[in-house]
Amino acid sequence: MIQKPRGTRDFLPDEMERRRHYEGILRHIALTFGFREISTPIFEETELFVLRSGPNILNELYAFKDKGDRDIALRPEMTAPAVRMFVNGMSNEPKPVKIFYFGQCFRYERPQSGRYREFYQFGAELIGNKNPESDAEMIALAASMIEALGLNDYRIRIGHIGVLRQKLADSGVPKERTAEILQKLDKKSYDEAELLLIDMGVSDLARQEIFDLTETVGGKEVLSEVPGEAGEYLRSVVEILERMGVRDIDIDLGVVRGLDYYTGMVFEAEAPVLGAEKQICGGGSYTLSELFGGEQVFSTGFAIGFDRILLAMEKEGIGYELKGIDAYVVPASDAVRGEAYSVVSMLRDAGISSDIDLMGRKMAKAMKHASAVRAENVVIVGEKELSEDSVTVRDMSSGEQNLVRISELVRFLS
RNA sequence: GCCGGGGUAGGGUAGCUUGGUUAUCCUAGGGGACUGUGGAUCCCCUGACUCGGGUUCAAAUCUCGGUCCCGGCCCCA
Repeated sequence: MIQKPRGTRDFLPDEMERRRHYEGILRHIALTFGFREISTPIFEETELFVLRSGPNILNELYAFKDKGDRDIALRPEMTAPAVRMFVNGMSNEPKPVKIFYFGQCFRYERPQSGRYREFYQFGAELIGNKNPESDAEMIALAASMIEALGLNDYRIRIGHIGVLRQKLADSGVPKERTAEILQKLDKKSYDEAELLLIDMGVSDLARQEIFDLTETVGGKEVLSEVPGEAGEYLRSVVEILERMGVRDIDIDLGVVRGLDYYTGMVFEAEAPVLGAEKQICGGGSYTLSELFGGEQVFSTGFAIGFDRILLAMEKEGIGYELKGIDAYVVPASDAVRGEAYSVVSMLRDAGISSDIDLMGRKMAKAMKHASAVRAENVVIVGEKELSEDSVTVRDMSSGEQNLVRISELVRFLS
């Protein structure tokens, strides 16, 4: 027996139906925000991802040489492909460019709860603008999506990477070593960060101020403690969000994204029910296009971990009711099978999802099967009814039956 | 990559400690009881010991290794 590769999943019809349903909700919300869907290749030149995330990600990429000796990698995320696409073919579109995507990504990691080697991301990018308005728009989109899915317990935290970067620079941390420090702070490894800072000759006072900054957490009121333009900026973001009806946003300057290209506001959402892998959304403002050969363009984007958010919903007990087909056509005897095929064909032509017994079952078994496939109605085609150009329609939830003229059947079932 | 727990029909399970006849039960699937009416009942059928090596007269059971799953660490763009 061949097994599926480690860290991958098959989605059986019931699960797939549920996933499509929620996918549809996310698409719908993005469209209502004026975003348009894109699709990019599942694989890209490996270089694209190395440029974005640094050489270390090679360890976690599905990367290989193709038959033309090209270095290729399965995409581990979709921001870089989206920005590449923007640089290649969308740079003259009206600004801001608002795009979203949904698709699978691949990372060679050890699978665990909420982490797979093939997983699905839903993301959006707003390209070509940098101000609180754009950042608020993206946070509002993310919040609306999570809300629309029905997840109850989640938190959105907003930070600002510029504050820390500025503070580190002012404290004498060399520019090329800020990433190193930020990574430690991101991981909350304060002891290690402290050692590094001491090593760089950062004073006791400055170190304390740095740690105080990362621990600036709370509501809008804590923004008064945030120095410089960043505090003002975040205040604007929060005020716009309030106008957009997005509340319950936490300020947390400890939200640090490890990568260099984030320039200002950063945000994350997490669902506590998930345990170790609880982050369901992450994003911020960035510039990437210049890395891919374009001009520098400011953008804000985020990605939602689709699998994780579905897992969180499941853990919250949010059920999804499976749909069935509209009608199941049952011939009452073999003599009228031909007429039954005509009836099912008529229903299908009219867009009514319908099925018919293909196994030569007797009526009772066919009824049972109709029930098993969650048919809403059974259309019984029998000699008695046909003599009146009619069929019997049985409502499977109520058991109620009606004699319906074949010419009226489509209307009756619509 | 590291630590720990697991793997018995499609799904859920009993058996494993203490090796021994035809591997238990529920459910699902197919057929029948039931010749024009589902979700009830009864009967029949299909279907499993994760893979490989070792110990043994004999392995689902003991043992070693692989593999996959689960929880956590590392990582997390």
